[in-house]
Amino acid sequence: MATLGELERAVMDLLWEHDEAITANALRDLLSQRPAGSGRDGTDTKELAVTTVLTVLSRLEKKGLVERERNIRPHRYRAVTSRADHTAELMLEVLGSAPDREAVLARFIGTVSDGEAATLRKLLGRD
Amino acid sequence: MATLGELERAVMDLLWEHDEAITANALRDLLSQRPAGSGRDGTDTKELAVTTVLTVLSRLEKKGLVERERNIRPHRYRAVTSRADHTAELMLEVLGSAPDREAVLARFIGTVSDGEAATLRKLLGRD
DNA sequence: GTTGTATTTCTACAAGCCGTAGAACATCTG
DNA sequence: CAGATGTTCTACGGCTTGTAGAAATACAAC
Repeated sequence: MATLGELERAVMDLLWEHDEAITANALRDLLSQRPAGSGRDGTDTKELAVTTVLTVLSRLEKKGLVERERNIRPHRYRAVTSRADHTAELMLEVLGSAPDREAVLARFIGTVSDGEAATLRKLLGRD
Repeated sequence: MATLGELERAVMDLLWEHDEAITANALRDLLSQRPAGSGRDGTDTKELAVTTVLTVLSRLEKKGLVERERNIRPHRYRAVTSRADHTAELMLEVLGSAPDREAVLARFIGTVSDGEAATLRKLLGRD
């Protein structure tokens, strides 16, 4: 229940960037304005069908990542949680109930940048 | 390139528990001795075919998670990295190149247990 | 070296997920 | 009510995973 497809992720990214709930049409437009593939040049506008976007949104809704306003006519969609929350949740899910959580955390910490390590220290408080 | 299936994960778990490289047959036996489904009772021994285990091992090898000794006849398989390393890597992958890494870390830290927070402080050094 | 047996690789298929979208249905606006 | 606009149903192709039989390969003993 964790991994998203490429398009699903693209949609979530857009929703996360938008505070206000937006329509499927608006999303389709935004999607067409971004480099879909990993290609270098940015002229790569795919122009998806609106139904495609709607399908993806429905699936994301079923997954609990998106909710929509059904009262107004062109439904408006928004992300349920912030990206930071979502990502943190995913990380916890990965860390999971491993019997060696501390070992994992050790490896993890060892890879974080210095600046971030400092941030972490601050967040943890010096006890 | 990150998520494993249920059987794949079961195999990896066994390999991670074993320091020594083991054969597909041994793995099949070990697999049959564990509660496959989430069912309550433990009498749930599925008894897989060896070819099934071999297929899974090949796929895991292709994914770079497993390597095998080909010189001896019943090939022996072992995990390439420790579970802790693997998990930490996954966590980093999830954290990824988010533009809000620090925010994510903040949420993450907020959810870790007190004991683990202490461990983290220790790991980070009190600078 | 020929035969038999253990092992590995090939090939295959069903189920599920994701990208993609047309067809059909529903809902406003006049 | 008719037309336009928006939403849901249905569908399909591709890819991954669980599952395993068939075919090829390697080794042991004669």
